[in-house]
Amino acid sequence: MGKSSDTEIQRASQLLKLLGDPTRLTMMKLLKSHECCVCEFVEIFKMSQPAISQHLRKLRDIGLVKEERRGQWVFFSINESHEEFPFINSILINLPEQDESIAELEEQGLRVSCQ
Amino acid sequence: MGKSSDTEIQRASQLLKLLGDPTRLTMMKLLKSHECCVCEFVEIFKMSQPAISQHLRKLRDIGLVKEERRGQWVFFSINESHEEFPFINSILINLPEQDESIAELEEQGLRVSCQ
DNA sequence: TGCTTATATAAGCATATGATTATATGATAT
DNA sequence: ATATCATATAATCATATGCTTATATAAGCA
Repeated sequence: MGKSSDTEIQRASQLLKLLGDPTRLTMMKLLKSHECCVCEFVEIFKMSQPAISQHLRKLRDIGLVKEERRGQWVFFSINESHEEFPFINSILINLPEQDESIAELEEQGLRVSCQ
Repeated sequence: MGKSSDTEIQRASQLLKLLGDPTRLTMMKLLKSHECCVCEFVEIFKMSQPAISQHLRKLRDIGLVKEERRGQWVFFSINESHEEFPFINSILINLPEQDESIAELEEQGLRVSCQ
C-alpha cells in the first residue's frame, strides 16, 4: 500500500513551495554541484546572515539538505538519500548552472576564508 | 542570447510557487487529463466558488491554463504552448493521477450538469 | 422584460512568509 | 578566562497569501 494520492499531492506541494523562493531555489542548484558554507551564501546572496540561516533551516527541516559542522563553519550539502530527491533533481536539472556566483567569490578571494 | 541565469531562476521560482499550493497543483494535474469547468472544481475541492475562481485566475494570469466560455460555463484547459510547459509537465508527471475525483463526481451525477 | 444560474471581482481579514535587529550559542585562539 | 569569529535563535514587522462575504457581470430562459 502506497500513500494516498492526497498525501502525495500534499507532500509534493510542500516541496514545490519550498523551492518556490528564488533564494532557496538557487541554494539548491548551487548545492547540486558543491557543498557550501553558510558564509559563502551570505556573500553570494548579499543577504543578512540570519536570513540565510533561516532559509537553510527550512531546507534542512524537510530533509532536502544535510549540515555538517567543521570547526567554526557549517557546511551544507544536498541530501541525495531524501525520498524525494529524484523528484527534486528533475526540477533542478532544468535550471541554469550557478557556478558563476562561486567563481565571482573566488575572484574576490572570499571563498578561501572557510576552507 | 538567452535570458540571464538570474531571470531564469526568478521565472522558475515563480512557477514553482504557483504549483506550491495543493489546490492549484491538483488542478494542474487534473487539467492534464481533462479540461474542467469551474463548477466541477467547486465540487471536487469542496471550496467556495470565489476561492476556486481566484486560484484559476492565478494559473491563467501566468499563462499555464487557457479558458474558454461555452454558454454559461467556463472551461479551463492546460496551455500546452506555454513556453515552460515542458518544465511544468516534467513535474506533473511525478504526481498521482487524480481521475478518482472526476469518477466520484460522475457517480454523483454532478458532472453532467455542465456538459 | 425579469429571474435564475455560472462566474468574476472587490473588500475585508486571519495567517503565513521573509526580512530585520538583537541576542544566544559554539568553536578557536590568545 | 576572555576575545573573536561563525552560526543559530528569538522577537518584531511589513507584506503576501488564501480564504470569506458581498456584489457585479454575463448567459440562458420564462
